[in-house]
Amino acid sequence: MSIPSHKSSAKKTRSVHAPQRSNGKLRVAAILEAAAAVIAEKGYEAATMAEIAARSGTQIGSLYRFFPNKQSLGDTIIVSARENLEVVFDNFDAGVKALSIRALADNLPALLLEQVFTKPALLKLLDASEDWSVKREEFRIAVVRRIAKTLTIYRSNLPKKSAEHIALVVLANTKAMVTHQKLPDFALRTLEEFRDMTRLYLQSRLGSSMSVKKDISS
Amino acid sequence: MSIPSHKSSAKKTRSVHAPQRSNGKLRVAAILEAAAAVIAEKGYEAATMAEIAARSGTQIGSLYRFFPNKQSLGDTIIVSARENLEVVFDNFDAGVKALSIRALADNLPALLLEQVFTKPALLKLLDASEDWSVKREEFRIAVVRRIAKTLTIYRSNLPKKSAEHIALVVLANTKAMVTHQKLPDFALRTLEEFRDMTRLYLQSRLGSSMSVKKDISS
Amino acid sequence: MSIPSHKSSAKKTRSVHAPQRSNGKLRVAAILEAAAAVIAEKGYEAATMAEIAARSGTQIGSLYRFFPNKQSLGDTIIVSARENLEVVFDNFDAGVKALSIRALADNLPALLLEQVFTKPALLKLLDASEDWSVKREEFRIAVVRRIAKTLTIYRSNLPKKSAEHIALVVLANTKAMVTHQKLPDFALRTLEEFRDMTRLYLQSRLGSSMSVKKDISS
Amino acid sequence: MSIPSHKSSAKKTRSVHAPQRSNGKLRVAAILEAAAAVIAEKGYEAATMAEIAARSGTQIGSLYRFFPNKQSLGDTIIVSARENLEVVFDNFDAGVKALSIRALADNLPALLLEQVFTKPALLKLLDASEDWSVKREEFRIAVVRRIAKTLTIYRSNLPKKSAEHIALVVLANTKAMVTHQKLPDFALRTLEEFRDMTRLYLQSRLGSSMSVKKDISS
DNA sequence: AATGAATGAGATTTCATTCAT
DNA sequence: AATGAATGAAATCTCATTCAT
Repeated sequence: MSIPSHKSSAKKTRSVHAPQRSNGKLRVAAILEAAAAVIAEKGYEAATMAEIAARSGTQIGSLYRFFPNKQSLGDTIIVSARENLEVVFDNFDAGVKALSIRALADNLPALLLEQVFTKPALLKLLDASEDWSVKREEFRIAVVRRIAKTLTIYRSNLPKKSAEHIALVVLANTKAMVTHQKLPDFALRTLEEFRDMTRLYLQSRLGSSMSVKKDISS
Repeated sequence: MSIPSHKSSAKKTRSVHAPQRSNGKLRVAAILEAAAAVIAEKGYEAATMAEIAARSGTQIGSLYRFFPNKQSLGDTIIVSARENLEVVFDNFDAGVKALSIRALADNLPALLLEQVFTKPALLKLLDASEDWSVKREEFRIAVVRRIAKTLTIYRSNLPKKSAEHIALVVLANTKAMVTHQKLPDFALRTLEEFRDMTRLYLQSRLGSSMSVKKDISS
Repeated sequence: MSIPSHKSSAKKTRSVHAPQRSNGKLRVAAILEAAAAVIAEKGYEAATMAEIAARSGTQIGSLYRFFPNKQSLGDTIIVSARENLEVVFDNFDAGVKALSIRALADNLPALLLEQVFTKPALLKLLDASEDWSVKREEFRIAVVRRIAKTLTIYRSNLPKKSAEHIALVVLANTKAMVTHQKLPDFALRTLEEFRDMTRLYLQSRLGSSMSVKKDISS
Repeated sequence: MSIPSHKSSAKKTRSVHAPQRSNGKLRVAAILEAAAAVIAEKGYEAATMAEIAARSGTQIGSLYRFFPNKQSLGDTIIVSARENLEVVFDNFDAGVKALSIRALADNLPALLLEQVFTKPALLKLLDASEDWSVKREEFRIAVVRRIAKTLTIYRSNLPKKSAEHIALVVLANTKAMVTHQKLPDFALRTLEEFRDMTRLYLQSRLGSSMSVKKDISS
């Protein structure tokens, strides 16, 4: 019959479930993971709080204790990606000076691809509706600034504005890679094209005329 | 009960509206314009049929006469962009052989930017969730193929696969330009960076070693 | 595309259509036929005025000239069935006295089946929602009275009340036949069962004990 | 826009309602009762979810918690009638062999009338349009089979096909009784007529020539 | 008189959020 | 604190009916 029978005997069956950890950290993590999964699948608007609660094994009421509304879930996903960004780049900066331009061109997108844009939900969120423009912008600016900072470490004489423009382009190329990676007819060569283009671009922007030639011919 | 009694207030509210455009074409155009605007602002999911109707000065019932459901609005925007694509490119192809690589690199994105990705709604739609994957993919493939065709006209010995990969990259660069053009802190130099990168890329892909040097130094 | 193109050039294309007979009789007949068809298919509530108009080759505006609202269509179908009823039974009455009870039991339902409950729409209407109770009742009473009248002609000493009760039963049996005739697993034997039952019943109600035996043993 | 602001008036309206029946069973029962009432009054199509909700003292959202769509309400009414059918007939079968044909003819319709076709809504549903044909057919077949089973218990040598045909007729007679019971000018004699007809019919189908005579003359 | 585009009330259904228990 | 049933605003879509042309 179409009447779910999970109502009358709710209290009895509750104890069957996994004991609810009241450990906030774990619970929040589980919720965020579920939210990311659902948003990745259906997009932010179509993701429902009920499904996120269910997938994370949380009751809807508890979900709202940790996240006062739907928007805050999205916010948190974006913010935590931003925090992660700092850690990841700080680490990368340590060895960046030793890299050839070519290696930089290869490793910078790889870093973003593998350590920052891990969750497809992040991209969905960043392309979501207008209400998000603020958070989205903040995130975009943060990423651009952080890439720019790394570039300035790499070339200490690089003007700040230039660094940011270059960073913007690197970010765009990385996003293109992420997007195409998920497409049905995705071919490895697609990634290579973007990688090569990034090499060419960074060599023209960061290289002396000599180093450019060397790098290309190698 | 089956005979609605909404006659009494009909006369009053009717006359409030602007004089009816009896021409269906105009009406459809107004609706599409409003739809594009609302979708651009809020995204496809958050755009409501009621608001689209209101903004186009159309009653909700009339809106549904022209577009039987919400999807059909999005479809029409995408399809008409695709139809436009063919016209615009056929025109472009006529003079393409005479262009330098550099000019090609400049004009191809400019063409897409100014004649195909006119409506921001189009981008929103192409990034929309789930159910749109089919229409979105169709459109993406159509654009890639069309660019590839032009590239093949430009370089008749270019392998089909290569043409498509290059087209993909050109499309990605153009999208990046479109996106950044709408950002609040947009600077012209952003466009220039992408344009330059596209030049470098196309020269490396389409140019002989000699022509590359000439083009760059010019 | 999803935009019907029958708007701008409406006037030109109009003349292509069959010349609109302004002959009221024919037009009304066409409308009623279409209405009966649509109602039979989808039921009264689900039948739309637009479809009835389309199927009868009438414009919706003209439809409303002849029938001021949806209900009036249903009314007319019922009323015309009632008018037809009189004609058909007057005819039948002429020869009814000559019939054996058995023949009467066979012919009375047959008459209703073949000449009155011709249109499935009539049954749909008679079972439709509460608002119809008045018209439905009127029709039911009219049929019962008319059958009763015939029975009184057949047996002039039959009390009026008895005649009506018998008529009611005959009508019910006929309805059962009509209903089962349309069922997917319909078998001829189903009709025979109801026919036999009607014979038994009428013999018990109209026959002397002698005639009953004769009829049964024959 | 995605955060509805319907909080302000919530408190006021909530307290108007009767104390919440926390027991789901009661709530579902109330809904089904209201649904049956509304459907009985207006028919399935014309019954609105809003009215069913209002009459059962349920909010529209809660109604949809229990019944995910309108059809499921109708389904449940039909299915529960079918479940009830089995119980009622199993009980009846226990003593059926001891009955005279006459008693069987009286008790079988009475059983259906009093224990199965309790809700007028059931009949409305069974006469509803189109999409219901499946559920309706399932129910009709279930009832016919169940009556046939009882008849086979009563007369073990009765061929299966015959049992089903007889069952069909008994069902039709019962339906006629149910229908007429609700009519404004209903008279007890109407029921008697159908009961007598059913007696005659069953005697002719189940009785040996001897037993028939005995039963009739008694 | 005829046309058919326009109207808009109202139906079904969803889901973020609240709050009694 | 935790639970999850309850809430009701709001979205999509339909269709009987009207009325300008």
